Amino acid sequence: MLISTKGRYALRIMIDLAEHQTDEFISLREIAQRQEISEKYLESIIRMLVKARVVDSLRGKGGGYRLNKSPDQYTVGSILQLTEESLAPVACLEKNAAPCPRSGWCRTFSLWQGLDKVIHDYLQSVTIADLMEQGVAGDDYVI
Amino acid sequence: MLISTKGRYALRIMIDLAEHQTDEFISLREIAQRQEISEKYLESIIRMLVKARVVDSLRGKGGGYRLNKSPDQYTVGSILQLTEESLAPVACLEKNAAPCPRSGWCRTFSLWQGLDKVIHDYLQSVTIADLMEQGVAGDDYVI
DNA sequence: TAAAACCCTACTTTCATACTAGGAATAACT
DNA sequence: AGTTATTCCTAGTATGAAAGTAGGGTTTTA
Repeated sequence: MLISTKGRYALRIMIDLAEHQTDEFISLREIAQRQEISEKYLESIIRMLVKARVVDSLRGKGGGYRLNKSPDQYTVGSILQLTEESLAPVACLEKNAAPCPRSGWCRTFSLWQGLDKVIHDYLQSVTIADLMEQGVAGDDYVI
Repeated sequence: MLISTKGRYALRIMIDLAEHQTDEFISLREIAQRQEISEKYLESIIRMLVKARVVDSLRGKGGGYRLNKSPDQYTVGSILQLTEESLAPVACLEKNAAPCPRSGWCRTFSLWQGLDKVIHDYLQSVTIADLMEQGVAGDDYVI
């Protein structure tokens, strides 16, 4: 499985924030209830989003989260990179991959590089704003 | 990780068979030694290839395996499909996936469908013959 | 008779995933 | 100042899949 629940939930958080955007901050409890996901689990996920400054947060009463850019400024790929350990399709393409002794005569390395590229390019081509328009009744599910 | 060792090893078997093709059958021991992979593990993998009739096998002395089509007739995708449990990037796209209660209003379903498609299209666009030309010294790793 | 594919069961080790639990710090409101 | 609602932080648990390893036995063919 290339995309874990963390990544998928992170996207749902972003979409939820985008769809319920006002001047106010939105509490995690609210998001968790709407999305029907454990608040505690979401907490660990949204923290990554805060840390990377893709959402703003405010502590204390009346606190919560909110986007700091418009939804079309966030690509899906940029969000998934924050939560996924790695989006690499094979181990040898991971960030801290041990140098493969077979590189140099490996017949499949460029295959995986190419696969990695089409995946990244696709994920970078879709924004949160694109996702907001999806999934309503009668929709044809075409991007 | 989208692609497991099973899938990667299956490709290496196919490439090995393609590169050492004669009229004779090639024994598993030979492949395992060249590829430096456990014979026992390869056995379980190549059995899937035989079962799907992408390679021919012959038992007994002088037996082994050999391709039954030319290398450009095998796409990478067709091989990986045999060994990978699933190439779906998310659980809801797997073959026997439980029907998702969120489908219908899910904002991300078409995203995953699109991702699935670019992955499959890419893997179907590369053949074993393409891989044979890769990875030699001085190569630029460009497909 | 030897070498090979074929078939089966069971076990281990390691790792990531998917959470859960409990508390500390902070900010608004009364 | 106190209460409450919230984020922030650290730690732990449970499960399952991946990646093999081990060791047999059966069948086929030169």
